[in-house]
Amino acid sequence: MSTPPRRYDDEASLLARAHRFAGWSIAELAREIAHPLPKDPTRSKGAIGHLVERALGADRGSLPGPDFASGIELKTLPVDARGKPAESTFVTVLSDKDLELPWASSHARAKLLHVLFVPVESRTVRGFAERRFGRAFVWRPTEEDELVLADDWAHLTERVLVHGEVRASEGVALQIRPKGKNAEDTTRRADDDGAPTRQLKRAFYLRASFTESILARSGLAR
DNA sequence: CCATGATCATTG
DNA sequence: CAATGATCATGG
Repeated sequence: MSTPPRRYDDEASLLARAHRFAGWSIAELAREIAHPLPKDPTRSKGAIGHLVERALGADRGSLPGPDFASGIELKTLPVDARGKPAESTFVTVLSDKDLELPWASSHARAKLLHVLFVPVESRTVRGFAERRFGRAFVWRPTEEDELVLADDWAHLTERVLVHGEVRASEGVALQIRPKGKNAEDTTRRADDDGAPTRQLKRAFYLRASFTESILARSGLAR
């Protein structure tokens, strides 16, 4: 058995690689690395994420954990014509285990400690292949970010524990929304009386308003 | 089934 | 027109 090659991709190296294609279009980057683009982008929602993963050398596939051995998580960030995030950012699927852990030891926090954001024009700006990349930047949560996230985490997980349900409107930076193939994509769970039941698969997302503040700060920093 | 990558499309 | 709730694709 051979061990898959593991490069140690540090922050500076990843930033340099990502900055190379700032200003490029999806089609240009895809051609550069000979990466096929989907014929129907609407049915290939993760296509840009996969393209950037390959361009930066992420090779962990769909294994759990950060994209790079260095612990850095890669996220594309769709931005509208005004430069503001057009969508929320997926963090991690909600599991029963999450409900027993504080923010500090959560899987979500582990993924958000060191993030490389790669901005890309959203579909509201121009056609799929012509959408251009922005300048990548790194985010590490500040102490204040962590306070907000920890507070949301405590609130949201308690809502799920006590009520079983939680609205997407709850949470300042984090929110819980569906995440699955469709409405039939459920997960096993114990109800209030401890009886087994099924529950729509859900996940944590970062609100666009939160990534907007992150984006604004990164702009001021350079 | 688990996880990864997200955006779509309807609603308010 | 932003936000919520729903959905799509791929790999192990």
